[in-house]
Amino acid sequence: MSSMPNGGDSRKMSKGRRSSLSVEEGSESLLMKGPWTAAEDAILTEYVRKHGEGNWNAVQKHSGLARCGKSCRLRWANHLRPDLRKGAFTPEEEDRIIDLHSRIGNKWARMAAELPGRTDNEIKNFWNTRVKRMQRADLPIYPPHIYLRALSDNQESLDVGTVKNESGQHDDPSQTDNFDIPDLEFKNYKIHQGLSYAPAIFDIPESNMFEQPSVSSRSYNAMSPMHPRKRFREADVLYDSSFDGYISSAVPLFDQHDYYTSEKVSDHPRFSSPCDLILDTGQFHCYNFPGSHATRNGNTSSSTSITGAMKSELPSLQYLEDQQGVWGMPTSPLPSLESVDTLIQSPPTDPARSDPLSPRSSGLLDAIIWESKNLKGSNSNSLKQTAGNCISNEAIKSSTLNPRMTECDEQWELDSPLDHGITDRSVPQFPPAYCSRNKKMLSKIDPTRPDAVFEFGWFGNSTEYSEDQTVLRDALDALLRDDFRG
DNA sequence: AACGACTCCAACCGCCACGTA
DNA sequence: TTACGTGGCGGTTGGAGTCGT
Repeated sequence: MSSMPNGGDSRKMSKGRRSSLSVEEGSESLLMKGPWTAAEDAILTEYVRKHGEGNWNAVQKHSGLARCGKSCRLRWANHLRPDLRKGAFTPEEEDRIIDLHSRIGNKWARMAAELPGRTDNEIKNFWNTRVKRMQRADLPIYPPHIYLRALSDNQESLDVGTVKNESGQHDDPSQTDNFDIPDLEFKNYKIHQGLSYAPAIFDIPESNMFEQPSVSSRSYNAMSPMHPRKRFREADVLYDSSFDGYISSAVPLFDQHDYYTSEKVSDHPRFSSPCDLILDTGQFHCYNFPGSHATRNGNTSSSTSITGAMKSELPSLQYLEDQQGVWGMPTSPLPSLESVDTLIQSPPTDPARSDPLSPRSSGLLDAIIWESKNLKGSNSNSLKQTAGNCISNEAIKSSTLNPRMTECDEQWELDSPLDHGITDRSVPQFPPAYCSRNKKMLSKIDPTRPDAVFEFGWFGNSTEYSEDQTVLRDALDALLRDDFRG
């Protein structure tokens, strides 16, 4: 494993978490805590051999092992299971983890199911280590081809989603169990696919929405070492098994494995600051982390504000409760934290803006409209038209998205200096109400996610989306080509 | 050699979903 | 319907090893 060039494996075999065992009062007897001993392992192994997995609380009773059921299960699952693969992750496994994380986020168990012999804990540790390392190096968490893929996926989802919507049928009626999508919502979805947040909507994989189990369930059946009783939480749907296909095609001349090691990345003279590559385009704010001084003064040494963002580590296709509607619809364009700070420091005076965070008052529309204006520098008339269209549409109203533009917001928009021209478009601006209502949410979103650019809602309104996305795609492609072929 | 920063990862914790009485 | 037990999951902690100064 690139993150453990040497020494790591030999070390982990002998040490425990605690230097000494602790004892805790249990309900019936003393329960041990801390590292497991070989004797305990033997007892547990023998117990499972005789009785099988499950009923972990009975282990203590029947075997005399002074461990709680949870601890037994964990020990078995992470260390004693015979089908475990020990040792470092292979480059292929690392690729897989990165790809999976870009798609499903911190679903470690799900990832483990895709990586036979690997445990969620291993994967989690690998990822956390990787994130730390990349943060420290001021590098993006995901390699460029992941961003490109996210871009590509969004475009494909948009196209496919349109076709599917028009058909209005699920491929397989039996697959609607988990995602029973009402026709009404379906229509709303179609109606608004052309709005500025369409990319974010389509960020939800169509396979997730319409043919969710068809691929993933087969995949799990075939590959998953997961215990039969192991269940996935709802909406934890792995929607795409196309990993093998895209990775080699997105950035064909880029050594993806090399990228994953910070050492090698650091050695790459032209990839030392991915942020810089894109920052100047005004389209893609930055790979950099919020709060990093790099975005402010070019000093890449600090990333003191990363923690909050990275803790969220939201999956690209899963959204905070307060930013999603009934479909898990992402409703949150993401401004840079700097811009949020700016706005927070100038809180709106309208009491209505102090609404608590709510899916029904996300203020997304405000942001979308504002953002659209910001991006295109369009005049206020077109914006007001967009706002009017959105607000008047019953479909929007009927969805939980239901963005509300307060009178104050509208006024603010009309009065906004942006109406008089924007000179610094590297810092997205958002309406006060949006920022006020979504302060918490904004602080949680992880802009380092490859498709955060879509959650941002970088693209303008319906007619602008395709054009802007093409521009961004071309720009990214050109930049990457220059950088990694050059 | 001493020290601190960093890395790795086993284990714990709290929350949640599900099954069942 | 409710309460409870169980197991699964993701986040976090902190000990031990490694590395650099």
